[in-house]
Amino acid sequence: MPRITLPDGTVKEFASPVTAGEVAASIGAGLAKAALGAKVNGELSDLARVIDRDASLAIVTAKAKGATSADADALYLIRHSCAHVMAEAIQRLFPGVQLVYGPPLENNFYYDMLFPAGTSISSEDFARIEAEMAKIVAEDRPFTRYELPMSEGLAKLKQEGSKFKLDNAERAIEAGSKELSWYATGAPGKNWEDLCRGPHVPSTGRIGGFKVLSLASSYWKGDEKLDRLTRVYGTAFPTKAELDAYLAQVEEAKKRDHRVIGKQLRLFHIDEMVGQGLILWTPAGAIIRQELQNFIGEELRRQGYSQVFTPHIGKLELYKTSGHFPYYQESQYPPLVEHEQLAQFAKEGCSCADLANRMKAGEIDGYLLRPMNCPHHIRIYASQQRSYRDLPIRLSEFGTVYRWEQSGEIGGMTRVRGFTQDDAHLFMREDQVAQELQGCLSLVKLIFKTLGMSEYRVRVGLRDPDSSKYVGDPKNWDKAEDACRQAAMSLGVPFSEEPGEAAFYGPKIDFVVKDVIGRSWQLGTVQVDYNLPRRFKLEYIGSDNTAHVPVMIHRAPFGSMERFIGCLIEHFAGAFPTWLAPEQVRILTISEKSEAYGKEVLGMLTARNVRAMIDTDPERIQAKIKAATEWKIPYLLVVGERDAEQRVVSVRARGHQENLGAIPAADFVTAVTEEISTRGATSVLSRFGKA
RNA sequence: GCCGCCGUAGCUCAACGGUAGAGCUCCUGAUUUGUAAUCAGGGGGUUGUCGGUUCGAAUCCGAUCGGCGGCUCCA
Repeated sequence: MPRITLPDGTVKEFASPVTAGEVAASIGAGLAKAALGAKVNGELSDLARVIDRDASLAIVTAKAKGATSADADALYLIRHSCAHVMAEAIQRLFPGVQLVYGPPLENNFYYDMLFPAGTSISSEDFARIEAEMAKIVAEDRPFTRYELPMSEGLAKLKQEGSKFKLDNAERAIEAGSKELSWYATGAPGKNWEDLCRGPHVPSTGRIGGFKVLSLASSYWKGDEKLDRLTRVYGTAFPTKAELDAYLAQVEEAKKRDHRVIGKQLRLFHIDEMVGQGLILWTPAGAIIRQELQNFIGEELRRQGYSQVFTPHIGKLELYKTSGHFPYYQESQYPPLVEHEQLAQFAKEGCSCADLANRMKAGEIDGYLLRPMNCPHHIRIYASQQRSYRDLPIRLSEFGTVYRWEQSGEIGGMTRVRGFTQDDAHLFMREDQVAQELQGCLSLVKLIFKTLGMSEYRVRVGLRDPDSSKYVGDPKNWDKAEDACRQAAMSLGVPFSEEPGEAAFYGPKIDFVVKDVIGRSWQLGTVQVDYNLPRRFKLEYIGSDNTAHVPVMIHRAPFGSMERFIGCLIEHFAGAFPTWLAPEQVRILTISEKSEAYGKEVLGMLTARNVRAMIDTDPERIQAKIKAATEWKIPYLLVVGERDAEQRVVSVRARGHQENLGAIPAADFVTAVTEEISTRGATSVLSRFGKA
């Protein structure tokens, strides 16, 4: 006789097996009505699930008691169910469509399907699909689960002839299932049904708000040699109001997109004529980048780094030694072949195919656009004899690298073909690794803290033992991986270990943030490397007067300036803190009569290196404020005759509807200069009691 | 690289087989103004590019370049 333990600890005893729904009803009619599913012993399941032995049970409702946002389990059930409804609607409208796979995701769901040859779907069909879905929801048909033994189930699928569903079933068998389950939207045999593990909401009517969002393509099992599928995305919520709120939030997020803001604020430009994925830093964006570089540069000097400059290309031989050329050729621009050798090849009657093969095999004398900076820094290390007393040696450079990213992947500033890493390579004794790792992590933490970016996660990239794309001795890999694991743990932030995510020369600690449309981007990275020093035969003379191989750390706390600033634009929605803002202060004159005074104030600001401009257009002050607001300038100083007489400025701070009032011009200059030099630790606003 | 969608003035968009248009920006003039758009006038486009269909193409078709969303990839 099942004893059911509820989340609050109370225990209910039943005389015979009960469904989760019946338990809900025994607690209260309201709960039974609100119930969407259940968690039985922590496992999400249907309300109709029969519980025949002692279990813990939690009823899933749209919103947990006291919660402000929809319950994650409820959203899962609703979206999974809505995927079925959408699939049924599409199959009604497009006969012959085969279903493949339709899972719920964090914010939405999709269904992969195969459209019969000659038919296709476009976003213009969404309204029709939604109308059909609305009918199904209005019918409020129950989701009815039924199960078949394995052999019977497989026979049914074979007879129906869907190789995709058959494959899903076979994978379920591999995963240990003993039976196959279907969910009919209504009565089995009469209504639409789908092979599905479940669980689902009790009936279609429980899907409150839904929308078909977009189309994409995918491949079966992600393999482009297999069937090309159409992926239809949608989303669903317990209520229409929540759906609308979500859609509004998505619209808001789109306005923060760095590609949109980058254009509005003229932060960067990508030019067709220059090339895909090649960023042109326009003056405003260049200021932000330079300020960030200055910021990290100051910290590097404090931490004992030495700055170097190295060229963007190097001999092919260099990259053969490092392993970049053989291991990551696909991601590089092809080598630059020397003039004389090209002429010689031509003389020999070398065909284009021959040339391509020789380039691929590296049988040429030429140069490579560098995919990474480390080989250059390594050669600086190797340029003189090193003593254990010199170590660690920390060589830093804002080094620009070039990678042949696939054309379909390039976009905005976050995925580009040429980018500048805030790179450094640390050469050290093995006993110094842990401490140097800490130093690197503290840099990353400082950056995130200064910029107020708290939403990041840490990923420890380990090697995939089955892959051949790594260089070096497994023992060294073990040591390096352990050092990374220890360092990541000491951060006190949740982190994940991810096999197969290592660089080809060593494991790494990555810092990952999300962009406005929810995509994850790796920013800062710290990588331990026992391999490249061996490949380059690096050494230092130890206290025992014999040669030893140093250990290297590669690290780039921003990752790349391009990607970091792309994410930063979205983080601030273009409203940069004063120290980063391209234009920090704008002076707005009321009329020509206050122009001379305005220019005097401008002089005071520029004398202190504040990036200030003056707007002397013969416009109304309202118009000047409007214009300046659109540029997201931190401070606007309105100066009229009254201000000139009293030598004050009327301050308007970004984000404050009301003007803050007047303060002596000299005081403003002092306050803003301090705000800038402390990178926001102090603020002009405090002068007005607003901070 | 693959699939789908999309390229109209500097920007945001309209026109969807029949003379390319609006707002903002920009330029000129008037206005001298106190906290989110003063008024008037003007300039600006071989509709990404190349080819095709048509009496006629921004509009239909093909190719190409570029953008977007996915897939795959990501040292």
